Amino acid sequence: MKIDPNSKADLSAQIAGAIRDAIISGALIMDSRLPSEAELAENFAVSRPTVREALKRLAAQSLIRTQRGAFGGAFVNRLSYEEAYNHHITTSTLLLGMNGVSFDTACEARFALERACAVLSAERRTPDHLATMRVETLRQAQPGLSDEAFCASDVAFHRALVDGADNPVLSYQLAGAVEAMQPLMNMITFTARSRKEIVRLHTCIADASEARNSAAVAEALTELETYTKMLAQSVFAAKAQAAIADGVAP
Amino acid sequence: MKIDPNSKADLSAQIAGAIRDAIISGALIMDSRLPSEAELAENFAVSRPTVREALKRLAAQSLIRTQRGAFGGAFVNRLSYEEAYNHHITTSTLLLGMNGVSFDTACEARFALERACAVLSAERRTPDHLATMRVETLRQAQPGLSDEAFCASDVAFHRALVDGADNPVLSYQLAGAVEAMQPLMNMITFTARSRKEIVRLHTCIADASEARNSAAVAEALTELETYTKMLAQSVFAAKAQAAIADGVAP
DNA sequence: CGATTTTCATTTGTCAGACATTTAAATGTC
DNA sequence: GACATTTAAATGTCTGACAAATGAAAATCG
Repeated sequence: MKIDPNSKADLSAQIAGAIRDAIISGALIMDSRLPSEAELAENFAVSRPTVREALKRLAAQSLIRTQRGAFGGAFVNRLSYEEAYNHHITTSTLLLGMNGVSFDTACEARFALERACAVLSAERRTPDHLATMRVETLRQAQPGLSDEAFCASDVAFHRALVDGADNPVLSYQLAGAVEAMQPLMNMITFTARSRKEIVRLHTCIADASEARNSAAVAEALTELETYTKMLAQSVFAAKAQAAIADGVAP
Repeated sequence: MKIDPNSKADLSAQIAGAIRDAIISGALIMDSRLPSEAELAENFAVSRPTVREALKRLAAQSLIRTQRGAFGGAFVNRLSYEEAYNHHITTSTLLLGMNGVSFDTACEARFALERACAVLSAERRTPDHLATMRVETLRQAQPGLSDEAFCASDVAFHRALVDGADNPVLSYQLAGAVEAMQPLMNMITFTARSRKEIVRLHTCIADASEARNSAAVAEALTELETYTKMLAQSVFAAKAQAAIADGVAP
């Protein structure tokens, strides 16, 4: 594990890269302990703070975990699905938020991916997954529900659908697509009428899942996609109208 | 922006979390400059090295970029698709490598997601996308190609298919699924016969895309999935056989 | 002898202060 | 006005130190 003394990049970045490569390539086994900070500093011929900055970079990516005390140190971390979800969601949310991705584009991607799960989910979903979909659909029909709670329940519903495919890799990939849509979805105010239509479509999906009819699930998802896009468009149009009424710079 | 003095977590992790939340929530605008390290240290009542560790954590997630010199500092970074790809691929690769994900599970997820793009890609692909698919298919038919080059060309082919959907969010999501499969795919030795079959299916896909026949694209992808799984199974079986022949512990 | 407590070395977490390096703006010069 | 120089501000890096945690080994006690 060496670093290039001629590189212009920060030493801490170089060191982090060297260790990261060693982990990804498999040279460093899972749960194995890295040398102590003092040893690393000596090996790389840098000071301890520089090594620490490198280790923090790796910790931020959940590549290592650190433990204090004697026989503590930095250990190669087993990346859990949970951690991977969170990284994926954070990255996806930022990507959508910072790159002016249109609602339609994000929506289209999300439902396209979700339809990919429909076939597997209809086939493999357990009674538990179906029950969750039913419960969340009922919750969404409650009149007093806040917009945030409605959105959260919506996520839970679709999460159950995706998890029904019984493929953790698929669930992981979808988590980013579905959860990252949340901030965009939260911009929509759900009227009683639109909620009713969404509940109707969720019921369709649950019914189709119960009948293990994957084509019907996919069809209902497409309908939901169309409806969601339309809803967003009318909400944004109304906001634009209001902005004009208030003057362009309110 | 405050930190909890009672928390057990590292100060640098707390500070990184506080700034991260501010960025995600939108309180810190893109390209805006954070206070200098010295100011942050004073604000959070910690030392500069601690602040630096926090900033390195954020830099590792591409949330900020730093610039040296007068009027330099840490700036809220615009997360590019490129950076997001790389994070996603790294995370996905590690997740697959460290959690004993079976080849079949990863393969299933990958092709399910890819089929999700098939409809859009068949509809929207440009002549360029089609040309790339053709070129890569031809390359794969060359006899002298190494296994690595064959795999790389395979990725390029599927990348063109996915990009044909003309939805950057979809491309981003798929990048993780397709590229993360690379290490698993590299474990397979592609014989002349299996390459021929893959080239045949790729030709099918390109033909179907040329005819804008999305159903045929999806069907060919399913066939390719089945064939890939079978191929992997036979390769793994052969390796297991060889291991037994050499004695269990070689 | 066994169980418990104490000590202790090791390692990370944090701090303070210093110097080197980079960078762009401000200033001076022709 | 164009170009060279100075300068201030910021990050990058180093040194040295102490605090806190932690598990192992040693010491103590029943």
